Amino acid sequence: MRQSQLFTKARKEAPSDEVAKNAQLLIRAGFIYKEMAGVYSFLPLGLRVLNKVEDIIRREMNEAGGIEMRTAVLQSKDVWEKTNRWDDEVVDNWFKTKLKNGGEVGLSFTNEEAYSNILKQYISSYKDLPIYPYDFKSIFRNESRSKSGIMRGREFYWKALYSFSQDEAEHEVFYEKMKTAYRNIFDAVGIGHVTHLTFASGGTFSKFSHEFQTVTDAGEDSIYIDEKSGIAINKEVYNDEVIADLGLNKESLVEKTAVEVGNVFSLGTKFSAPFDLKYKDKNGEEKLVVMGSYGIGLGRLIGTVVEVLSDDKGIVWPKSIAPFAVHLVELAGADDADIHAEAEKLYGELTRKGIEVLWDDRDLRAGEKFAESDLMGIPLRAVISKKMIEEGKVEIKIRATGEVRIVDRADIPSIVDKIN
RNA sequence: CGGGAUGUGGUGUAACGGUAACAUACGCGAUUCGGGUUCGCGUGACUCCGGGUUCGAAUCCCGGCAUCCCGACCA
Repeated sequence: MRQSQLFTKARKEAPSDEVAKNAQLLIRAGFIYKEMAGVYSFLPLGLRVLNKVEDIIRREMNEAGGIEMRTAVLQSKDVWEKTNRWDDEVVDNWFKTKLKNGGEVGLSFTNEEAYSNILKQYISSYKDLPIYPYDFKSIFRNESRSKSGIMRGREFYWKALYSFSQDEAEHEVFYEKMKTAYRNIFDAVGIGHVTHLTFASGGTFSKFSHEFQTVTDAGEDSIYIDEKSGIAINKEVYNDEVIADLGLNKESLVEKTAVEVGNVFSLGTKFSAPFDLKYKDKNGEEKLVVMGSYGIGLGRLIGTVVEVLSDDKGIVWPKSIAPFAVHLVELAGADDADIHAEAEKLYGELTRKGIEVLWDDRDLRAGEKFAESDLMGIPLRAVISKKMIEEGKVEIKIRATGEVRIVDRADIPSIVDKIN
């Protein structure tokens, strides 16, 4: 894409109402736009990142047996009354509104009810199980206080998968599979090294749930990390008994601030019971379906990547979720037609090889272009200038390391391949 | 939901109760051209909204709204 067509522009200064680093950088670089507290629109650059994160998650969900669908945002009152979660006394973060005919609807703040209600129509036999439907969806929560930029919003986009299994044993197998899938996802988006499998409170049906907690000051949770194994315990369940249970040593646990980027949760029959979600087993006996839930907030995940990987010059994207792989910067004045032509040629070559290139074809000074490029965080910068044309070379710079090299243009694709 | 702070051009800031200023961005011209050049000219703000005090309010008072921070809450 030509940068001259991109309507967003980098800003030197962040809006005064943003304190969180993730929001400051993402707004300055033109990835997101703040609509109101806790609500952000995704601009062209931001959407490209969001789509890539979505693709990574989708790949892992499908690999684990997930099947994608999409539940409705508008939810009717009766469905939620079955689990007693319609009443504002019980759930206070609903966004609710009325239909013309007077009926009440709510904007979904989670998906357990929707899935249980739908699946009741389709599950009747043990032969129908297990199934693992999931969706990507905008979720609405009327938080009394949103904070930390895009880390905790009132409207956010998430992936939620629900597992429907015959029994605990079958559930366990998938639960473990999801942990692996989550591990893969966080590795893929570049925060695996600071993301810890964390034991957290499990609710009614299991002793623990598992969270994936990424260490960053921008987080709101406290966790105790066992540095040897990388396993952590959420402060909410941290006590001597739990430590012993998990075979950990109190002395080797370190307290850190972290953000929950994903969780896996055993629900047991908490939702299948109120919906009477049952199946007939081989003996013709009716049994309640055993459920689990598995969520990842994509905006929070992106914000976390920014918090963890950015430096004093701006964002540093891992290639897997960068809006573009290459930032092609031409240093040409208005009358340097040859430089522009040379850049266009390289743009074509790379694009034809399937490499995503943002081509800065604007007539600006070098310093400004470089500063904006650093701020945007595209993994590889390639510079075409008079000097480079004379040498028949291209200068490249790796955003993450700052490494600069002069290379042959033909070498660029293989260099792009090797970047993380 | 409790507590605190703050609302001024698109953005970031200034202005004792007395003509709303500067930077940046934007437009035009010149200059410059590998790390946010330099200079000139210009456009752009009923100072969040509504009341009040005052000869006079961006400034003081009251109410509302919004934003941020701390706490509570957080399938």
